[in-house]
Amino acid sequence: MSQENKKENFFQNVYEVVKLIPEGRVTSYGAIASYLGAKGSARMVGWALIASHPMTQIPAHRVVNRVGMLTGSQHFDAPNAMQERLEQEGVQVKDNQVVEFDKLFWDPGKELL
DNA sequence: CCAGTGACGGCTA
DNA sequence: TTAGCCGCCACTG
Repeated sequence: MSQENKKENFFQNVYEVVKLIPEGRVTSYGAIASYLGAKGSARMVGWALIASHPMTQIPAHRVVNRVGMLTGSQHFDAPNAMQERLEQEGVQVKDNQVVEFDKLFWDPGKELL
């Protein structure tokens, strides 16, 4: 098994988890990273989401940082696409920040376990 | 090959 | 409590 293959596996893992996020719910990069065993490497999760751009099936808009801030909104087609999408699903967003993030937080290592 | 950057997170002052 | 620094890992210049 080459290391390149392992990297691909990690990316696929991220996509699988993100696709499992229920509507109206959100999670953080660190939570996904920890669930995948890449604890501490939340940046890799973010990089995987960037690579998920061509994959519109991936609800990357449901993934935010640990404070619930839509830091990745700038990477979408439009700077407000992420916020619009979240509000469309019932997630209230204020100033690029998820409202009641603590209640809407979805932990893969807890819900999927 | 070396240095800088980035959809982050945790620790220390 | 709030603000700032360092650490992870991969990619670009």
